[in-house]
Amino acid sequence: MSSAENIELQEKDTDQGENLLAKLALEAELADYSPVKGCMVIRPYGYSIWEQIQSALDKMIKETGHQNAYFPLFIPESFLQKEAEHVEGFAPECAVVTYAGGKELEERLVIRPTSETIINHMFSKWIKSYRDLPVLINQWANIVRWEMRTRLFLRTTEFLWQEGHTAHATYEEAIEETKKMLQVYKTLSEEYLAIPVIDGEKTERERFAGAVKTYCIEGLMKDGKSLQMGTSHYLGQNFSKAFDTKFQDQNGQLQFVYQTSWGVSTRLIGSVVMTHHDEKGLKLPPKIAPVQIVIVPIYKESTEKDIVLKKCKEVEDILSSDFRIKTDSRDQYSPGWKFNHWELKGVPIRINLGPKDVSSNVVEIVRRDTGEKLRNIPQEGLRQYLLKLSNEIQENLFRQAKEFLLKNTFVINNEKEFVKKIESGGYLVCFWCESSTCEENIKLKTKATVRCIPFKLPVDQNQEEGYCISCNKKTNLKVLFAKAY
RNA sequence: CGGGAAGUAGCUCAGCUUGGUAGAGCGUCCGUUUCGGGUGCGGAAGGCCGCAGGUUCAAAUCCUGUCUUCCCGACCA
Repeated sequence: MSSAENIELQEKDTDQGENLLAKLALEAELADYSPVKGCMVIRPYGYSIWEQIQSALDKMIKETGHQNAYFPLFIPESFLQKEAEHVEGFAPECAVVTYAGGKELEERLVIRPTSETIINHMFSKWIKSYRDLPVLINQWANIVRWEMRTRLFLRTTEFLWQEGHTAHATYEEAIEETKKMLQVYKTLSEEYLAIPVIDGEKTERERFAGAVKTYCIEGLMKDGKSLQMGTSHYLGQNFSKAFDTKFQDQNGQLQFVYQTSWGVSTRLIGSVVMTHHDEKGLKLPPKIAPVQIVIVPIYKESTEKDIVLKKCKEVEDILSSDFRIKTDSRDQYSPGWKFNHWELKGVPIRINLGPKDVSSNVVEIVRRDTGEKLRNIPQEGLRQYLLKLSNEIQENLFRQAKEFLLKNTFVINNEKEFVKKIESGGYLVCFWCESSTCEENIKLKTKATVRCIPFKLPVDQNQEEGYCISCNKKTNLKVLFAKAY
């Protein structure tokens, strides 16, 4: 990290929103490009964010009764072809291994673009009776989708994710599971990532290939585009029929299981960057920040240095059981340089500690979210003070993002207004007649698509009935349009 | 996958039109000075000019291919 780079970032920031995610991710050392198209290396700082997200979500997944397992990377090509819509949806973006062990393979192996097929294959072996149900499984894995156009974190060729796969005896139970896990994702996003989301159902056009229903959470990024942050699919019996995943019910009848699948990916890291940043760099929510507090020692001569560093160590020791904390005692950088460095990296709280503070038993605290300097904070009770402050920062980031979401959500009643408004981004609440043709027409004109049919509208729109934004047909369906990633 | 732009020192870029010993600023290293918002000064190191071919006495420079990145489009979640 150099000053030249950083100044560069700030200059380009103003006029080049489009490129911001890549710039921030590279500058803050979250990731780097690999030699292979569309692939990225997740660097330690970025991976640590992923680990924070993982550990929070993994806990929630287990609390809702699921167990982790691991299924193989390679899937026999024939498996993909068993479910008609699934093949059609995924075939073009599959990477296939045709040659291994020095010869052409008898059966080609697909590198998983998702694991429904292989998991169903195994479920068929394991599920015999209603007593075996439900099966509630999750796996943390990498997957590969050969995308034409890639983008750091948001759409990479290979990415890390979690995919839950469950099998149930009834429709009701499977639907409940689908919705429950979507709710888990909403909680993860809002309480940990500090990103408000709209939860709802996908239209037919946007649905997962092979699903009966797809539910999603959508977040509004700072550039006004919507990002799908998680999906939860009700698969019905599509896969169980294709893979013959059957169980014997209480009455001795053979039935196909009802299934769900749900996932979030390293895309979430992208969503955090695209939601929480300013001209200085990232603003990481404390709950997922790899470093929550950084201490910057300030000193002149070596006698001062000893005293100050000793105090830093003392403060760090007091706080280390409650915070991920780090003292930046590197001698080759000035305090000013370190201030900028850690701001770029998005560390939520910084403690400046110099000789003046040592002598009067105080510290200076700087909030990353507001930039506010809190001077002369007594060392006594610092732990409590920072716990409170940390929560406040977490909440404030969410509040700001929520305000942004609401400020950029508009109720729109006619197409002319729609076309004009969508230019500047944001969500448009509109009536829609549910025809794919109208959805397509809007997309051709504006690039915007139906992000979801929200469970609950983010803004008030009390009109029960209205007219389709595209064809003017009378309808009572209200949806959320936006340009999306 | 189609159209456009780019790839030269760790970073940002100049040099290419008109072929002839590889450049700058920042960073890095050494010394010194400084340290509460990217210190100042002096010195030094650092480059298969993305990769592979071709043309030429000679290629960063011209030609062909290829890889990667960015933008626009198509595709996709």
